[in-house]
Amino acid sequence: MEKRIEAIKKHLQTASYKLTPQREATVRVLLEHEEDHLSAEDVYLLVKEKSPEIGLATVYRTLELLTELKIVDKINFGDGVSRYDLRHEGATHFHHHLICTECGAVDEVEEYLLSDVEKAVETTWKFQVKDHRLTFYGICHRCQEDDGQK
Amino acid sequence: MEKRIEAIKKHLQTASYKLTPQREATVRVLLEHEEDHLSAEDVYLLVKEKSPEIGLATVYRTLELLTELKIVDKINFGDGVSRYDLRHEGATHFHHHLICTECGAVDEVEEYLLSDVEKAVETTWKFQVKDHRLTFYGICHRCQEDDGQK
DNA sequence: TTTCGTGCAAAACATTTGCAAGACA
DNA sequence: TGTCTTGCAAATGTTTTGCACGAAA
Repeated sequence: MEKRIEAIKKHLQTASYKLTPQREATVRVLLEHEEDHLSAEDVYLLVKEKSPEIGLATVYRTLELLTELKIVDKINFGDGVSRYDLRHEGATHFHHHLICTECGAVDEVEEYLLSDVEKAVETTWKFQVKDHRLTFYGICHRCQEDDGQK
Repeated sequence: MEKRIEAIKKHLQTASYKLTPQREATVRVLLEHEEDHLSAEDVYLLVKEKSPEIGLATVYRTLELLTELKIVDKINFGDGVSRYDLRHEGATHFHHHLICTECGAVDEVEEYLLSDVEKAVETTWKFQVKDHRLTFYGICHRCQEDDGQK
């Protein structure tokens, strides 16, 4: 964890930003909740537990900054809120999500699945792909098991 | 076009809703701008041109209704606005988007590209896929040509 | 000193809701 | 009549901004 904080600190400094205590607290919350797809409000409340003096606006500004630097990805699942996901280390592409329409669970899929599709897009539409987002909607394995028991 | 209006009318009636003049005006705007990914506000302004007495709330309510009935898809490109896309006739899956990060153009890709990926998700994660959304970010063929000329 | 970052409150936006009035079976 | 549907205005909820103060180089 400290290692990743260090890496992010360097990343910020390279872009001439400082890793202030508020920013560090925000990053720590993101690291501690990597799987959780937190909203800005969520992050704010969690940061407040350890640094009660922080303001919501600062959290927003920090998340915006981290998004700009591609340290986090800002995502949107269709409820009215933006969520923030730490980029997995070294990942060049955004990871994928499996959203269960029964229980609302959001699982992550890190595997790179789209190379063939990307090639098709590049040749057929002459579109030079830099990044992508892929989300599947359906029923997760847990709900399938639950349904079976009914 | 009248045919599609008729089909939508039947679809509404099956679910015991009426195709009121306001709803029809809204649907017509969506049909006339199928490629455009309009926001609620955009739709409102366009409907107003022909039916000035309509209210913004009605447009929102109509779009919500159409989304519920899967006549349109509510999508989100990360700016703070929801956009609404008519489902292509008979399409079982949402179509894909190519977003150009230079000029902001959003092109649509109707082809079904993901069957292999879907199979992988279903077997590996035991996730029963119902629908998906796929968006590519990159540089469109127009901007690539422009860049070449510089 | 000068720049950058912060907290707070106010503002800006998109979207939703309450409600009284209208349309229509 | 009774049920939907509408327009308006007000309310809501998220995100952004203005500004004066504080911290750090």
